[in-house]
Amino acid sequence: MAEEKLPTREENFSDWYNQLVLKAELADYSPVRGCMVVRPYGWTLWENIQQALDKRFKETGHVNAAFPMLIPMSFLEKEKEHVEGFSPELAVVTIGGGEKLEEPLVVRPTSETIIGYMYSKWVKSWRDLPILINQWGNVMRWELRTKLFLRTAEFYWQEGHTAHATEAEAREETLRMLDVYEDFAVNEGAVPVIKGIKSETEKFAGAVMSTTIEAMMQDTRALQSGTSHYLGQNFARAFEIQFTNRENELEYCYTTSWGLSTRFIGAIIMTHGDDQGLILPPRLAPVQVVMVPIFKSEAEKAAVMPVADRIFSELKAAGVRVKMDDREEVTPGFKFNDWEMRGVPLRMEIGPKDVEKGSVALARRDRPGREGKSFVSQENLSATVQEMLVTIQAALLERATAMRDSNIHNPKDYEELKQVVQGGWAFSYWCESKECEAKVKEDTKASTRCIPLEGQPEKAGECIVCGGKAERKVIFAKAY
RNA sequence: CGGGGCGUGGCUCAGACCGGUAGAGCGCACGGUUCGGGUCCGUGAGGUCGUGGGUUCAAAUCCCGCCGCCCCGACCA
Repeated sequence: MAEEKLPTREENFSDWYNQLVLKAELADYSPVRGCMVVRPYGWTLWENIQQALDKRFKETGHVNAAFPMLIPMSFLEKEKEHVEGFSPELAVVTIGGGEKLEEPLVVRPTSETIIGYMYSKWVKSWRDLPILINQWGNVMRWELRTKLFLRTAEFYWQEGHTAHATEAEAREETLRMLDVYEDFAVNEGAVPVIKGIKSETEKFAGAVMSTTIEAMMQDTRALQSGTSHYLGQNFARAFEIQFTNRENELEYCYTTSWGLSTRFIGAIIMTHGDDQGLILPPRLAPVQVVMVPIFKSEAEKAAVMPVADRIFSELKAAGVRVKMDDREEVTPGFKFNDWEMRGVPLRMEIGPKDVEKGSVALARRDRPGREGKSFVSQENLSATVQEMLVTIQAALLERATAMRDSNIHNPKDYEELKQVVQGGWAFSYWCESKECEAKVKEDTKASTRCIPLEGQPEKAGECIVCGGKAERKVIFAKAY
């Protein structure tokens, strides 16, 4: 049960986040350092995320499968950049059944290698392509500094892995899935994102090109919320994924991979939450409407409950995820705070006065206090509620978008950039050299987040760091 | 792995400097009261004081070792 207040976001954003996750009962710390226990409320949220994404994956022609969690160490070593990128954070199994293993097995940090190995067995002809497989699962990366949902040693995600006959098709797939992520983030999570390309230093280990959706949290730090990689022939060569083309020539495939993890829950929390607690977008919320019946006496209870039960059934039949909080050992006021902590988008109060007047009280979570409270008729209540959920969803997106847009700046020189990234994002010309990128990082702790795919100016400019020629603009920001 | 801090009922902490055998608030259980914004009262359960050693008649308290956790710096969805 939620008790006591959170620190405000202003006071300590990080502490606000940590306590919110615990008090909203999304997750808890596990006995193993860096791992987390996802509690039922958090997992239901994840299930809703899964459904929304999975539907989109199926619509774009993908199918699900499951690959093993243990991968021979030698597989990781087949792709040079891949192993260099991941070796510091691998968990390795060296004993099985009490015997030392001949070859150590790594707990998958991601599955390009094992899937690449399997694809090499399955692909023979151009007729076998493309392969469009997704996997829902967990992976492990031995993180040094962890934070619930944002960075944990074990996390849950989906990873899509596709193989194609041509570079063009694989590149198209990479961007198609990035679009899917954007659509999901914006329309389901009400999380506005910027699609873009990662710099060489920020890209996935083993990729030719990494793309990302970047979201701005309320403290203005950036959160990489989903990634889609074009892997070229790197993994195809490492695992000999070859096919015979129409001209009877042997060719390597072009592969992609793309993933979105439980980190997205962190994005939702830090995009929408307020000082009262979590605010969930209606489309993903485990509970969309919580009903709080109000009565003093047995007589009032007898008058209120049948009406409340009837409304509950109506909403449920209409497909609304509704919860009746009929606990009698806590006061309504306590319940209000409790469900606000958990982020339920809409609260319905129903008491003796409402029964008398044929009304109910609705309180919007996104507008605290009197401002968000309204009294509506019990007539057509399902429709009223559904409309309000749509309104709340839209309002959350609008508010988050406005917040983000007002914190993206176009600094005129390097001095201003240094200022700007302390509390916002800088959208600036960059020559794409590692040196300039590193200088910004050293001076400000801000990194390049992505080169946006949209909103680029038509003509080239001068790098904000060195003044050299810059074809495109990049976002510099502090990141999670 | 470097710098700092902390380990005492489920949680937050007091007790330690000055050794004498453990307390508060919250939570939990039970009873009553209250209920349209975190009701109030009563009763009760619950602790090898992180761990191992040392000093002492006596250690939560003093000394030494170890373990664990948190925060700040180098890597990351």
